[in-house]
Amino acid sequence: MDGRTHTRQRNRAAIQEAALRLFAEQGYEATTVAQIAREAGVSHMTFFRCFPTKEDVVLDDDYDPMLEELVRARPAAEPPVERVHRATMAGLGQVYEHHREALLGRVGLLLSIPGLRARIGENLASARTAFERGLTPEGEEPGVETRAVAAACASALAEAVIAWSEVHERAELPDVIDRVFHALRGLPAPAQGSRP
Amino acid sequence: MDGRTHTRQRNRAAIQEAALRLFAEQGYEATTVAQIAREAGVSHMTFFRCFPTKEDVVLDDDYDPMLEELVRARPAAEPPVERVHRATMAGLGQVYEHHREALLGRVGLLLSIPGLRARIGENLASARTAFERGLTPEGEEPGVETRAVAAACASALAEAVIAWSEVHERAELPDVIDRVFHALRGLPAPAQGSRP
DNA sequence: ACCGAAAATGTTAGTCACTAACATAATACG
DNA sequence: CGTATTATGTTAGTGACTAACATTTTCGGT
Repeated sequence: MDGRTHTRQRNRAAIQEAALRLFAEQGYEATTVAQIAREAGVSHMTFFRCFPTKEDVVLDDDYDPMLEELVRARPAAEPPVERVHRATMAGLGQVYEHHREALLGRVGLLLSIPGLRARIGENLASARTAFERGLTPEGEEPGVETRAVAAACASALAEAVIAWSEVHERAELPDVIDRVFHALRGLPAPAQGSRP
Repeated sequence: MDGRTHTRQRNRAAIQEAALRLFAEQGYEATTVAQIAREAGVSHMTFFRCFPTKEDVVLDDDYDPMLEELVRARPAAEPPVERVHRATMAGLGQVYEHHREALLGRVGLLLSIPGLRARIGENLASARTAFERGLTPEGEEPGVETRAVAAACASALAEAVIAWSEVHERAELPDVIDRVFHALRGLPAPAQGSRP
């Protein structure tokens, strides 16, 4: 293991931990980068070397690499939105049970900060890219249609997550996502809780 | 006519004109808000009272109010994506001939500025809202499905506009939009130049 | 046409995210 | 163990954006 990148990872983690704690304690706007850096025991320059902007401390996840493969695994004969729909449902089952609370917390923080709320779509740019690559045969460039479908599905997914976070006591995320994709595809809504 | 709001409109226009000219001359980052305000003959405070952020000088259009009505005019029995698709095609025909060059210039500026490129989706938040309202029966609140479809269509539309701006010598925007929406709906691609 | 009220604009001074330049400390590698 | 490399700190700056208050402009009523 490289000692340099190791220390860098430690700094990253320390900064993110301090930042999220301070955001929770006193709010996002009221927390300055300098304060985060001080709490994390680094200078504010190190902060910016780890996170290009203050917002990026929150916008940071990556379940995404998996999505690309799941989309690609669907038969190419399916309509693209259906491929993304089924791939998303499949991938979600694998992580939802274990990460439900963490996901809820992160989304809640995002929604509570106007400046970040606007960037949720951008956050899903990674999902967008995953969909795009999964829909594109290997070795080819994605066409306009593929890019548009990927972007549209990522937006729809983001909307589903937002909606779920607002009603997470009455609905489960997989159900919401299922309903959203059904609507996108012009299909009737599925029965509630009809998933296995 | 109210003289106060009238002057305000004049300021807005003067600021936007000066800003776009300076951006074209010396680039976006190299142009300061103070400079724009000076050129427009106002103080920088007036700038911020007209445009909440520097980016909003560029992110500002408003063909959008029309879209809502066009969507609402489509029969509610149609699948929502189709309603948005046909409404967009109808609305575009009304303005594309006259505003083609202006649109191209604006989009080109957006794409040339990384900070703005990330906010294109957000710019289409206005289109999103228009779609959402048009899809929602009057007096009701939009459901998750409606919000997601509206967001997805706005993203797809943005992607179409971006793609068109990159190949505007070989393709017309209405054709690109048509292809994108066909792909979203899982339909085969329409014939090129098949519109009237 | 004039006057007080209300709203828009200007002035000033400040905060804070973010960057560039250079100094210094930590680490790898011969 | 010494030297090149890389991470980190320090300092000083820019520029977007805001708050508080002074000033001018515009409006409705007389």
